[in-house]
Amino acid sequence: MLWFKINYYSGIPVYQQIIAGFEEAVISGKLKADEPIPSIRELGKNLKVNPNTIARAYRDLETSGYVYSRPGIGYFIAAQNKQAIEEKAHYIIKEELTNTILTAKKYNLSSNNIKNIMADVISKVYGGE
Amino acid sequence: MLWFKINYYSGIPVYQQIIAGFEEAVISGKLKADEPIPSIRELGKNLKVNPNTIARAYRDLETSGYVYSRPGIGYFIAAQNKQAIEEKAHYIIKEELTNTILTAKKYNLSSNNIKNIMADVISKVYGGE
Amino acid sequence: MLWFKINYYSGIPVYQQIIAGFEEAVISGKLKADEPIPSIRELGKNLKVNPNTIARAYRDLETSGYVYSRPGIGYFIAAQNKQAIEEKAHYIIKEELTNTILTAKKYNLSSNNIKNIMADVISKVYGGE
Amino acid sequence: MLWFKINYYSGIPVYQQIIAGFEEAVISGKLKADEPIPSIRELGKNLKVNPNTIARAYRDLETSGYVYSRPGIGYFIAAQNKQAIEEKAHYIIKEELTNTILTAKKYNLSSNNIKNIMADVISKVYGGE
DNA sequence: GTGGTCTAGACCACC
DNA sequence: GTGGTCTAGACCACG
Repeated sequence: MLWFKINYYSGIPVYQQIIAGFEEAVISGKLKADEPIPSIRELGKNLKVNPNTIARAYRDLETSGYVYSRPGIGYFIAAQNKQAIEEKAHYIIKEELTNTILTAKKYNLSSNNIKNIMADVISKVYGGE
Repeated sequence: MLWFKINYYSGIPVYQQIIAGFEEAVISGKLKADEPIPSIRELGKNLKVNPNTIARAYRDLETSGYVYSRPGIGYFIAAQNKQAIEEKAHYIIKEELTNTILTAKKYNLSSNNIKNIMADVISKVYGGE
Repeated sequence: MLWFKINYYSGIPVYQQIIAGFEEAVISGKLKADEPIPSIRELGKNLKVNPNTIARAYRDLETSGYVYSRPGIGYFIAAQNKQAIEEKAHYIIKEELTNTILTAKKYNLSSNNIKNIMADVISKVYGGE
Repeated sequence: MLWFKINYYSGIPVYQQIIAGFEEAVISGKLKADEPIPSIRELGKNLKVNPNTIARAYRDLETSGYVYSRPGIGYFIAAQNKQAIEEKAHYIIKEELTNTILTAKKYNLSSNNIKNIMADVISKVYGGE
């Protein structure tokens, strides 16, 4: 079934959450090139989301090169340049980290304090690997 | 004068930028307890923003406990519980970091890779301090 | 239809009356979790009140956790923690009663006198239940 | 010194708090007929309140018959009808109690529940008398 | 002067 | 259609 969920309370627009779900699946390799993705109506029913919203997400995913459409058939995962993907992942994470560190600084946390939290988090997430 | 500016093109609502400006000033200690802040009309004129917008920002700051109002007199900085702020900050940062690291893992980034990005970001944000 | 009315001459701000109306409905269980409430424009038309005023009431209800919004869809009743509400109610009432009894004592009312007033009031408010 | 304090955070207008302070003192008998009360300027300095605010409070107290003024000399406590005072105290307490019980009912507290809280509060306030 | 409420009407993003 | 932001301008109570 689906590997992502919609959080209706987060304030993040639904179509963006859908986009993020597919981007992540493509970047992580969970979805491979030319693999079909759910039809607009099917996904809409599944996520309890208006089909218009799914359509918009798919359109955006198409223009950013993550999927392609075969009219009358459906949407499929587009082939990805491996290096480009890695760079993209690197970029996204760096952006998110920068934002977090900026908030931390705003809250007067010392860099050492942050490093400690970071080590803690990494060991939990990557623990025993 | 004012220590923050409004970016009218960032897409971030003006009232939120004002809130962020005061939050930071209170947390970092730039503004001290019981210190008066600019009147609604004055700040509105200063930032070229409608007084209603300033009023909303001040109201929100009041409900989150950063300022208090004395009708007919003005708004003032509320006393802060230092320890509570620190704990809250620690918690928020840990939450955000956890989310980022989880996405990083989904993107197949190694923990060493993340650590390098992190060191890079911290040195940029806290550089030369 | 609506279970509360606005008194435009009471001196109590309209948005607070709206808030009180929904708070009561949520706490008493008249409105259940995830149930939609009237749209801002609709309620505004219904109560002959400016949509901005309704919006403010809904926003306040959101920050205090009684409702949540799904932009583009509408506002919905938020799930409530029953026990937390009960404890909060107990605490609030006890506070208010303590204040009143303290003033009564200042006014040299005897405890028996207060008990009589109390019995009178309760029978009026809870009369026949 | 003064038997009441101004709470600047309560949202209750300062002049009303001053009025309440004097009303209470008169009703409880703390201040006797023809006793002088502080001058406007003196009380203003003492409470760190604008003299205009004190003046307004005194004016209101005068029209409601709690004090009288001797121009050029000052304000004095007016003689009170004992029975009228008792009735007034009774009335005020009944009003406050009614409000509290109404809130309690709004919060779905049973009348027995309220009675228990009440007994608790009374025993604490009037305990051992 | 100050804050607080309310109206009227505009524009935008989202569904 | 929905909510969300913002402006302009009015009126009131408080100090």
